[in-house]
Amino acid sequence: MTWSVEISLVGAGGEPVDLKRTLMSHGVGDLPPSFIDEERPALVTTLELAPGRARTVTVDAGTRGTARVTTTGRRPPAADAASIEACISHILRLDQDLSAFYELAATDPQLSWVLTGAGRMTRSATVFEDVVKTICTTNCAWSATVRMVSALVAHLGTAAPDAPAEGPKGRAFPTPEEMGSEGESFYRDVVRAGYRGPYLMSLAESVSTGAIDLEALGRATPEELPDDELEIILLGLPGVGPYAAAHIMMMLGRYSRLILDSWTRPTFLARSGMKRAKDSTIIRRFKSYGLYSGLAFWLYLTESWVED
DNA sequence: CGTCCAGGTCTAC
DNA sequence: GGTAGACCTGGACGC
Repeated sequence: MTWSVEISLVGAGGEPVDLKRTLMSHGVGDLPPSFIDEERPALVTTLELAPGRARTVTVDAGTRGTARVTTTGRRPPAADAASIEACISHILRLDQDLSAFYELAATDPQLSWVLTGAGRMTRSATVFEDVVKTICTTNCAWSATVRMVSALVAHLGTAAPDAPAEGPKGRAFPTPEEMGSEGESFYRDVVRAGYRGPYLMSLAESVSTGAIDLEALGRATPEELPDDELEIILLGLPGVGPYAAAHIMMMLGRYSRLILDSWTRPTFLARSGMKRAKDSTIIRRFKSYGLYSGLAFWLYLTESWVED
């Protein structure tokens, strides 16, 4: 028994949305509790709709330019169905208007390809989840990131009715309260987060007690909270430096910063054919994109992730 | 087996 | 304000 709903794949400015490009917009979209099937393409994720009540949903291509959201098992109550639809729209970032960015990209031969619907970066259900995941990408191989996030979800996440007994599948991302109630040994011995353990603990505690309101950062408009001020707040979070702040800002739809790290720097050189380039040189190349500089940079690097 | 380092950050100069 | 060194982990290397 399944229930499904179709969501129109149109951006807030009426621009097209390429579902495959969106699902494969960046690697963090494929960390538990989300799983990407590139071939189909499809996204499977588990959402906590209310405290203690989770549901696993699949998102794939629907009819006539829509995304189909499907969940198996008992038909969700109306409130849950609405919540599922809202969560997926949020994750796919359908509320964002990218038309201004597309106008800029249209004049750039190396980026004009994005106009068919690329550039929508998926985000997690909450800002907290994006921050935790980003901290787990710092100073380690991708395999370690997967291991740490998987452990958090597997051990703390609320299970959907169809969840396997073990592992990260079928479980929602843990809440700040769930993560905040764990101690040092959990982060050291179970998550094996190393020196990141205290960062994650401290972050979860601050968010669960209300000392920090990360979700408000996600809601704030650029007028209310300019990128410069947002960056300062993010840099104040434990374990968040320049790379992590830029990454989190991309997840928040703030594209003024370039993600400069050990993957993007060499990838830029390979793509541009340059032998070497200082960060300032790379920043200058994308300066004309203004508040969309970071998005332009990211798309320049990831064009080959999806074959047309 | 030791060294290096991966989608860096923090602290101490 | 800029820069060295330390830092958990674990997989990839060189010896």
